[in-house]
Amino acid sequence: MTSAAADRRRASRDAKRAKILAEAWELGKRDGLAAISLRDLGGRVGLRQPSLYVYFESKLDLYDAMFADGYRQLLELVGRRRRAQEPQAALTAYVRDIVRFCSENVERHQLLFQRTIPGFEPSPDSYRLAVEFYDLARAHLAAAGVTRRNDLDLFTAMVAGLTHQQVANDPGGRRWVRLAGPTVAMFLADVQRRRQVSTATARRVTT
Amino acid sequence: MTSAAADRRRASRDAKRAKILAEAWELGKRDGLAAISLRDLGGRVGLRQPSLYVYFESKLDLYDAMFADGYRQLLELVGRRRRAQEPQAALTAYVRDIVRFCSENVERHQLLFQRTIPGFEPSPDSYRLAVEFYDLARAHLAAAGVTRRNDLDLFTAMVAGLTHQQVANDPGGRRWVRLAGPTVAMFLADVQRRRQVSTATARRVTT
DNA sequence: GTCTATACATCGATAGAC
DNA sequence: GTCTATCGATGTATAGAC
Repeated sequence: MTSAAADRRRASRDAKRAKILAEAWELGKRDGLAAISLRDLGGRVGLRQPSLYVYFESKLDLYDAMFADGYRQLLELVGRRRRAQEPQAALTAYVRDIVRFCSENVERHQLLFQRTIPGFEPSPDSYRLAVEFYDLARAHLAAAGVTRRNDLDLFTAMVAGLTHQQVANDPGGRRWVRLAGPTVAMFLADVQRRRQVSTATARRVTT
Repeated sequence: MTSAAADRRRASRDAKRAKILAEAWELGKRDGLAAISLRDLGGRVGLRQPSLYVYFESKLDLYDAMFADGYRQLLELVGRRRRAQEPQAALTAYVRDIVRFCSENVERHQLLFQRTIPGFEPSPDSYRLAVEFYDLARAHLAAAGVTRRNDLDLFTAMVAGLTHQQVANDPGGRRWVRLAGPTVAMFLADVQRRRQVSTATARRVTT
């Protein structure tokens, strides 16, 4: 039932949607995400403001599409890595990629990781991409032997903190990007140390 | 020249300002900070919208007053601690206080630590309070023997990360609050370990 | 200090013509 | 799909009565 004409129509529509999203990110970087104006946005893609409603149901729907778009870019970035690395190196690269991505795309960071647009909540479809992203972290950690919930929580907090400080105090720079390696090393050493302590205790008990 | 009448007038004015600020926080918690409407706010304090301009020069000026108000509350909270503690315990209490404060006051967290209100920038006077707050962290760290910039950066990132995750994933809860102790312990152990390594190296070199 | 009234600009959103 | 026209809500600001 999908004729060639329908395919063309959909492709054209998707291309226009992509163009609108790209311009929306530009506007968000320039004026702040919450300050995006649909009239501005329309003007940038050669449309009047009401015509945008052909491509997005509402402004919140636009934010939702941007949310999904941002996570797709992030997943593409961290998924590009070779997998045949040792766990600590892979984990470090993962963290560095994220912090760098957020440093270079503060507007993406705001939408993806801060929840500051009044009324915006990602749709289930978009949220699935966010979950996929967190699952990647869990996989990296499992490969490094880290599986306890408190350790996962501590790790995600450290990644969130590095990105937050980078974005807030040195946007576009590398001041906290450079701390990815030392941070991961500190974290894995701590997990290791605690494992040895509990093993030693168990040994003492069973001996 | 400050007559008793002038004192009364100023006191009344300050009280009204405080009331407006309190209601503004309420509105921010309910609708999001950026969605505060001056007409709503006026209604909550028994005033029409234009009358608010008697107390604040503009909406951004209101945000600025909220920014200062939030930091004063935070400084009051972390300053309430007894000082005669050992450094690690003091540092842990400091971190726990901050994460808990943000967990219970997500709108304060948004204004104080995320910079997401388009066009808002704290005035020099208000910013001074933020600096005072960071200086407190520096003092706690110095007492624990931590003074290198990278270590300060790592520490602030961890505090920011714990608060961020707490606010984003368990607002009002304690899931990341409970990690304050283990986090500080991990951090100080890491600093200590690195100090020993460099000391050992220096000894090797000089021997 | 507080009010009413009003102006102006901006915004998201909708109706309906083409 | 794209447009014009329009709506209601918003923030900003001012004038002027009480």
